[in-house]
Amino acid sequence: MTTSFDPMSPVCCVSFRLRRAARVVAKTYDAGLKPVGLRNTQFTLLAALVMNGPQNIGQLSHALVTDGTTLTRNLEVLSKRGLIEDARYHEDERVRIVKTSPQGEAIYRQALPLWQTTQQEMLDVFGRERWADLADMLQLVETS
Amino acid sequence: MTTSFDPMSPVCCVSFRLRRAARVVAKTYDAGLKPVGLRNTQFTLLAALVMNGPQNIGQLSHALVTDGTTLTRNLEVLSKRGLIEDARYHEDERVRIVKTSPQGEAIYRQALPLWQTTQQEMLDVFGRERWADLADMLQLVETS
DNA sequence: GTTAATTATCTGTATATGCAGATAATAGAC
DNA sequence: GTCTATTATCTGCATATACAGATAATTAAC
Repeated sequence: MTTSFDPMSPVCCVSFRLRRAARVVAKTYDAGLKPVGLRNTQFTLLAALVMNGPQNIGQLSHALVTDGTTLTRNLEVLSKRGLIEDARYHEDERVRIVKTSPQGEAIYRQALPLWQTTQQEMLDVFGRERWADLADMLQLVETS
Repeated sequence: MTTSFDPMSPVCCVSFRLRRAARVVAKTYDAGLKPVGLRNTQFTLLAALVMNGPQNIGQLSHALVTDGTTLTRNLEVLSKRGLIEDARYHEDERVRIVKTSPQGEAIYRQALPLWQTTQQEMLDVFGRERWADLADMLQLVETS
């Protein structure tokens, strides 16, 4: 039996396939980050703050393409663990600026090589060339 | 400034990119399915039951590559809405078999054209050829 | 300068997701 | 036949996700 590719079958739903791949791959990264107790989502958020400096919710939301309300709660998780903190300033009282704490930066330094190992392995197996192609297509599909 | 593609930067985390794309695309499908009040995840689950018939959690888990505990709760949502029901049988008392209810099939029939419209549009914009390629790569990355 | 429109964030609510560990039922070892 | 190992599912817990609507602060309109 040859299972032909029928793009109009729900099995080929673009959303389903993307979510499924994301689920599977996320577990690999979560496993790699386990020693520092970070999930891939948390690592991403921390990395965004470390690499781009203190930011407000809107900037993070734009950078990570994540709903602001989601960020409020995801940041709360990191905040409770003391990895980030507020950096208030007094130009616009509505704006909340968050930044990594010293502990947050320390954890990030520990997490980075763990993440690198997983990313490296992933790219080695999957292929760097292919990843460049896949990344391009993911970018494209986001705008379709 | 040319932003060169650095695959070892956290911005290029395979997990992050997949989740981001999945988030964005999911919203498109959710919008398309809004008239019947189904989310893309729920549509996928319902479709799996309609197309493959009554199944137990383990079979669904394998087919959708989703943790069994996740399915228990996702099925609960559909069950509360009366779209699926249990189809107990008495060979192995541990096994729970679920199937679509008449209402579930009715909703599915209403949802299918809505999903098809979104899928069609997605493929038209993104390109059918490219989707075949992307689907292949997503499959591959799941096994990397 | 007060009122209205806009903007940034948060809260309430609901779903999606999976790990650890519990429970119950079946199969295997002897 | 009993005891043990395995298997299928569920519960407790925690996080990820976003829509609708609330709140508070700023800006625009007049």
